[in-house]
Amino acid sequence: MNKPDKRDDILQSALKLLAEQGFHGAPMARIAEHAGVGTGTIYRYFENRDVLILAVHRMIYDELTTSLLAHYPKEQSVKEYFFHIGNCIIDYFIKNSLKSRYNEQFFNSPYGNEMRRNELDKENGQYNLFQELYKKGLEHQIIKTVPMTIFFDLAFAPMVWAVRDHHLGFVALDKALSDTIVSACWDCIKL
Amino acid sequence: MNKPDKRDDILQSALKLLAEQGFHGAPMARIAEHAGVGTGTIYRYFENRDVLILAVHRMIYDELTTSLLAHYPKEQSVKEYFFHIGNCIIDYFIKNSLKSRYNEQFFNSPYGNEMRRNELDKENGQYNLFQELYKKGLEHQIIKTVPMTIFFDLAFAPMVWAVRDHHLGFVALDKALSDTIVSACWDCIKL
DNA sequence: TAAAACGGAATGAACGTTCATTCTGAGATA
DNA sequence: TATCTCAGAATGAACGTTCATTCCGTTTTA
Repeated sequence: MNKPDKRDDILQSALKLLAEQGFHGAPMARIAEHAGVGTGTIYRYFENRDVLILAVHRMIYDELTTSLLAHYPKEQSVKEYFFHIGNCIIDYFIKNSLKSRYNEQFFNSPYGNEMRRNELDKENGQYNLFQELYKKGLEHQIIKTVPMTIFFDLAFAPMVWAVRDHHLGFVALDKALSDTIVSACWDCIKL
Repeated sequence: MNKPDKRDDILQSALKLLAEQGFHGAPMARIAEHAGVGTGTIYRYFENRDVLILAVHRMIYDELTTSLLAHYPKEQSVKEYFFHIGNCIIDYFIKNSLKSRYNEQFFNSPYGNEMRRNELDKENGQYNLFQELYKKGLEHQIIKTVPMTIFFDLAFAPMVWAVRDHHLGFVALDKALSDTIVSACWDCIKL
């Protein structure tokens, strides 16, 4: 029995319960129980609740980034990049329902807002696929001239909402419909 | 001092505090204090917390509907209808920051999900501007053939996200940019 | 004056976090 | 090998706080 196992058990349980019950519906005690550890054990791996919540988000972010970079097209048009990213995101969140629900909650909470604010503030130099897409699109005069934030809203908001509707059972998002959505979003941002 | 006044004071205070502090950050006692009434008094007007939260949403919904119906264009093209609705929504939520924040929280909570589910279930016969837009668009073969839910996602998700970004200070949404967004959303849904 | 409205203290349930104690297994000892 | 030692991992009962709701004495209304 080594460290990483338990840490990961806790992370997975937190993901599941927080996604299903909401950030305010899953007490630490229940997360611990589901992970098969004592309540106090959580605090050996995560300083407090906030840190745990951020850690789950970090896990999802890293996984999605990995998924985006696998098969990332090289030396293609901006349009190709966008279609790759769009399809990848929809595919990933359709397949990972819990992570999708978790992300929604995260970005509609003070945690998510603070994170976005920090990212804007510190002009983070870290390589970012999304910012790259925006810059290239503007540079090549392929996309509409709007602030970066608005570009992301136009490009990705419908996808995120559609995935949510899929998981809530309001619509069945198959490959054909996904393609239609990504294509429609392209119509939205292209010049 | 008559009934309606106090009921409305409570409603306004709930709107403000719930929007600013989140659904889990504004205790009944604080709402009461802000409204200038005793804690117990809230329970004379609203059966419990859930009922209060739903009542605030209902107030916003009614107000927005009124705003949409004022100056509603008659006998115009689907495109005109869409631009009217889009501009109206952005305008309303830019001007009513608290109501905008409240609505986001509401629709990203079990309250909002349950409400949408109910609306779909009971095929509600009540006259609905949005459903009308969708039906007319399909009928006249002006918009893309997608399920109604997806239509709304494509048409309105970017607007809602953009307004949120405006209120979070990530972008300044002036008239010109609003027009650009509504126009881009039209590109997204039109055939 | 009887009834309704009101205020805010009281109640009890739920929660995040702590910490004194128990458990475990890898070395040390003989 | 059999036994002992002990660091630190794990535990969960207990604590202090917060909150929705209730209760009841007081004030207003008609």
